Amino acid sequence: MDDAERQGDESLAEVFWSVARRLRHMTHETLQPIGITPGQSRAVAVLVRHGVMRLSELSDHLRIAPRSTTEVVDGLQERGLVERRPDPADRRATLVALTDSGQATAEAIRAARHAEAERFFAGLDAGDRETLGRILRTLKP
Amino acid sequence: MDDAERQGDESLAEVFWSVARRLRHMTHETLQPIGITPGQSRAVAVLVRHGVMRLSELSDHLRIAPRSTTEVVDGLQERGLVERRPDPADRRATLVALTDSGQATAEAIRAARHAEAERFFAGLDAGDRETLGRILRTLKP
DNA sequence: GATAATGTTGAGGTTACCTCACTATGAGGC
DNA sequence: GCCTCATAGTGAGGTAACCTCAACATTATC
Repeated sequence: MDDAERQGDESLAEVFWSVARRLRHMTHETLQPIGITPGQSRAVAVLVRHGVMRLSELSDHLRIAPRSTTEVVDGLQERGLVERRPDPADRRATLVALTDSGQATAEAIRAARHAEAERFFAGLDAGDRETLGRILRTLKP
Repeated sequence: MDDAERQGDESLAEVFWSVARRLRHMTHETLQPIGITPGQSRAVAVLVRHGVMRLSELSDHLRIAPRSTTEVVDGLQERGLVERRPDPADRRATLVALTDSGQATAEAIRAARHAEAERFFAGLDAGDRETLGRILRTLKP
């Protein structure tokens, strides 16, 4: 590989991080008015998609330590968006479930994120979005 | 926009974050043996590219608050990679310059990151890399 | 029934940022 | 020349989102 290509690789990672930074800021601002953090939002998304589950299961989906999931769930519970229930099948475990308010908030998040994605990817035509998706999926483990 | 496209947009952001996560972990591991954090590495890269500069200028390049830059520079200085000098033109200002050891470390970082990028983007052919770069640059502010 | 594994959480730590207030210095108006 | 205002860096202190490690209750295994 020559210098130009090497430079290319490095700036590929660099430009990736620029985009990530912009997307992160945008997401933060999108979620601010809803009163939820990005981490909490991710948890809500998992619960919407997969329904009631154990806290540890939620950890796996979020790919964070169980202890950290406890904190995320604490935050959501304080806001009344989820409730903890004992797991009837295993008294060590705690089930996490969206409340009605949580379901409503999930819908609000979905709409806000949709609008956000629309704004964020506005510069890309359908073909580019498709291509970006394909390439990123290749890079995903 | 219909449901399928909406889904597409959301998972575009999602898959983006999956890739970001993987790249972040990889970068962390790459820099670990060199004994430098990703933030410090970014600062070194800026100094290599643009040479001696004021701390506040470095802030601008890194897009973090001046106070945070102080911390990054502190870390680099502790490791002997940069030195602070008074700015002869303005006694309020501090210039940040790479030391010889800093230059050497910069080269080590460059090589390590190059190898990392090579591994990370290994699944992409030249055309895809090119395309990814173009699309990401479109999404960059 | 003893021992090991699992699910959750308290305690406390880390990282990478932030804001605010302070000091020293510089720059412009009078 | 002085006075006011702006700017450069940093100390103090804070936050968000993670982490590990140990404790506890409970379940599984032998």
